[in-house]
Amino acid sequence: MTSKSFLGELEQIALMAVRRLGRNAYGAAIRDEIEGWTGRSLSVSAVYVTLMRLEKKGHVRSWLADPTPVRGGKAKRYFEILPTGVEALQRARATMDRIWADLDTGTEAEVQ
Amino acid sequence: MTSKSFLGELEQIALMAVRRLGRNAYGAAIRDEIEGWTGRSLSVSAVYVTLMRLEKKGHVRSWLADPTPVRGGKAKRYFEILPTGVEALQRARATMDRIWADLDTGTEAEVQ
DNA sequence: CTATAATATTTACTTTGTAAATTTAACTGT
DNA sequence: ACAGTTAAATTTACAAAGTAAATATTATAG
Repeated sequence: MTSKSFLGELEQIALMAVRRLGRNAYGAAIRDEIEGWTGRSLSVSAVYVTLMRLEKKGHVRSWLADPTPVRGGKAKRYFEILPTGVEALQRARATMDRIWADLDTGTEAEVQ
Repeated sequence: MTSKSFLGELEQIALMAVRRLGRNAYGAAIRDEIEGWTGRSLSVSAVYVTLMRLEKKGHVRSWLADPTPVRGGKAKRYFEILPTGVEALQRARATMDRIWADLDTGTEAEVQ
């Protein structure tokens, strides 16, 4: 599609994790959140690439914080979901809800 | 991936359409169902490729019916969702429901 | 029998998902 | 002080999923 407004699966879940984590949304935390939610194991880089792509599309923004004085205290990159991202998420949810509602009424074969 | 049990987005929706359409699930009908549900326009071939891949994974089966005596009455290929497909669908739904429920309780920032 | 319709199928390409390898910046222990 | 260890980001390369265009097949309609 020339201009797609739908989210991929990981895109959607990553967006949800960023939203859920609020001011604590950085790579490893996001990864852990997703693993906890879905049971699927995931590398941090997968999260990164996904989020960077989402940033290009305007669904999130990110910034580099200062290095922290703890072991391995490299600067963390934090992510924040933007209004467009929230909307995309809500659209996806609404669509799925509608479909499931439709499905719950039974198959067409049963209906006719 | 070595062994993925998650469904892509279109895979999921196509599976739902097959289920919804019951004994009437063939290419064009599935495409129309998806377009109606999501508002996204889609070529039939996209549906096909997706469903064929799903068939390889054991989520659906398909068969070619007899040609019908109507204009353009080429043999239709019908699809049917298999138990594995139903399960995958239910897993996907359950996961999303859990995540949404979690999100609805507020962000971590708000919580703490 | 040529045009038109409805469908399936193949092919090729784009976007999304994913891990492995690499780099950076701090602490810890000696 | 400096070698090792830890936590993180970033790059790179490739696999899987999404998608349309082109092609083929089978039938009716003029």
